Amino acid sequence: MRKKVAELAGVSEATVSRVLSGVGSVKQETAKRVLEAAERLNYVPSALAQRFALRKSGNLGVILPMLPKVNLFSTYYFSEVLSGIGIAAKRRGYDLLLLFREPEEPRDYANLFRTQKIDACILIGAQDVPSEREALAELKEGHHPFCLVNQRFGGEAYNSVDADQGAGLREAVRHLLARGRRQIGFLNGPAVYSNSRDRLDAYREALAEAGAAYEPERVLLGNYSRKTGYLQAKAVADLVRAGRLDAVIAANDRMAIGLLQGLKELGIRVGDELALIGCDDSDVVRMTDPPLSSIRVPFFDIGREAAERLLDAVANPADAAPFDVKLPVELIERASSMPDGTT
Amino acid sequence: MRKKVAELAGVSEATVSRVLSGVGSVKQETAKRVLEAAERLNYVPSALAQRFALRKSGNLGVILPMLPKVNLFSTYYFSEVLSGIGIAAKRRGYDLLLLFREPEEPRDYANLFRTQKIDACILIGAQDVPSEREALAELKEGHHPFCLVNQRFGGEAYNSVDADQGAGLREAVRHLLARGRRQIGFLNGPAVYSNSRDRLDAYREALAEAGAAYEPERVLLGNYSRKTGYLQAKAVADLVRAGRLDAVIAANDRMAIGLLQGLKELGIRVGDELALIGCDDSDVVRMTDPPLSSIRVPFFDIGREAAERLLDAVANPADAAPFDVKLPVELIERASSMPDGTT
DNA sequence: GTGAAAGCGCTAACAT
DNA sequence: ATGTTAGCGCTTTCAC
Repeated sequence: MRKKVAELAGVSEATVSRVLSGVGSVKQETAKRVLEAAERLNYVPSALAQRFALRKSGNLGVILPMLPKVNLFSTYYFSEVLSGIGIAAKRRGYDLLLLFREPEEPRDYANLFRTQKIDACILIGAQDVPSEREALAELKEGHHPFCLVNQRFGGEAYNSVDADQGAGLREAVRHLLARGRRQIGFLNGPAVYSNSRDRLDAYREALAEAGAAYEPERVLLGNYSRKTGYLQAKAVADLVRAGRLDAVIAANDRMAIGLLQGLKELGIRVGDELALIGCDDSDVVRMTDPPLSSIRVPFFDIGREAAERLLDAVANPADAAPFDVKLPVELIERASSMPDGTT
Repeated sequence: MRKKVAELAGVSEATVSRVLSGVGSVKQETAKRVLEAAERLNYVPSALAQRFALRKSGNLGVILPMLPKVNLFSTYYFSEVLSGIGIAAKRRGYDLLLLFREPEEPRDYANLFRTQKIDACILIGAQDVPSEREALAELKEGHHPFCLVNQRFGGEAYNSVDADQGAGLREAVRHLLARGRRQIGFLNGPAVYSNSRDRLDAYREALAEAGAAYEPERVLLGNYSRKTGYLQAKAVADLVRAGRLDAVIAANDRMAIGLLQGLKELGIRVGDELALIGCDDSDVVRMTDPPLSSIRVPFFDIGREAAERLLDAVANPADAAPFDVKLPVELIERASSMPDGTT
């Protein structure tokens, strides 16, 4: 095929290669002939062969847990991050290889590099557990470029792009205080996610800063699912009725919505008796009643930033310093946290 | 690397290859030595080189429109279908190559095969427009295996996996009639999606079958976005107040939710004055007030089925008959369509 | 059952 | 500026 193009254009195969890959110098006129010949024979070079010859897969891997039953992600989170990564990868000529990891599957990330399936990878939904730490350490040791999204590992300087969850939580607390709330609770997620820990720390700091009381009983625990939010409604309602709680910040929107539904059934008026704020500002918060205040996280940008930085590092390993980006978040105020909050 | 494994095992490179790829016959004992050697040297074959030699990319392409601003998909739809495809591909040893198509980008699907980036592909969100038809015709002509998801093209026997939207709509109409509703409207999406046309046909059939009146003014049009549902609230409210409408079926949940919000603002009590049913049964329908009745579509299964059938066809081109699968849907009844519907 | 060698379709020196 | 040639790391005949 390529040979026929070369013949038709009256040049060698090497020249065909040069023209089509834009590497090396060729006379304008020769290039034109080659292009025409390729056009006529409907020829395009095999990316597979190119990549093999170059010893680069041309793929950016995205590793993420199999979705069914994974509560950490709203589908919103997932779609946004992935789109951001997709855009950035595309602009840089990389293809996106999607790698689902099933729950019991070993985290053999380094193998993806050894088999040359990917040139770099982004990890979504990594957890701070020993097997994950080992897998990441192996990547690091093998000098395989990777980047974490929305997760970091204490003590390890891994590339990561995250939202500034702490700042968001502090802002939420300040907002509630400004609105006259004094007894602010926090519904958090599991500590295997660094976000959970960051938010808890910020929650305590913000309370301390304002001279407000920190009370352990006001910190509730869920697993980021709607259901666990729903299940905490009873405890929250009791505290509210006892006059010991007038606001709750939930660590994600799903739990906030579950809590909202549970409270509604228990007759607690959210937005009035109790102010409620979620995190993520996913697409569902506009659909609840009352609309849910939430901390907007730029998921699309997080994905884009992670891919851009990572691929830049791959393109230019020389001046590739490790990065640890925190993108700003923004509190979006809606009726669920306003004193005049109504339907 | 491979050479060192061969040396260590005391065999030729060809034998190493045979052992690791499981092709050809090797003595048990030899195989064991090779495996140990590979293990010791931490060697795994390059998938890139293998695929190059085999002239197969090992990738299943998934083509989908860039998400931002695409209303057709809820993120729910997207995540579910993709997960289903991912599971099936993985089981068959294929990797998933995600290919975002930007709005103005030419639909040059065939090139993905020519460049050997993919061995087969699944198209999500295809539209019935000329450029799409051309691109698909080119795939067909080149004998490139592909499968459509949730879309079909009249007159073309392309592989496709879809939900039985017509059956779902008929069931919804019957449900409403059984609940005493007599004046049923339909909020549809654009006709470039075959689903829209299928549903409209089924809507008319079901009405005719029941001897109920079909009135054009009761068919409203949106673009599958929440916003267009919201914008139709005024027209719907007017019809309801005029006693000319007591139920609406929306072609997806997003529009249903927009409509629900709009109606609420206009003081129409959904579930009572007006019964409302959406389509997709996405994760948000449990979060609205009242909860939204919806037609459940097995998106995960659709993705899985598409990938399985397609990859089976690739594995066995001999007996690969074109397929056109319709998966059953199920009406999930909630308060928005029940006579006693309340919060 | 195993080894030797050709070839997959490119890229990249090196030579001219 | 262009042609020649040697790989890239596998698979796969074809001998033995």
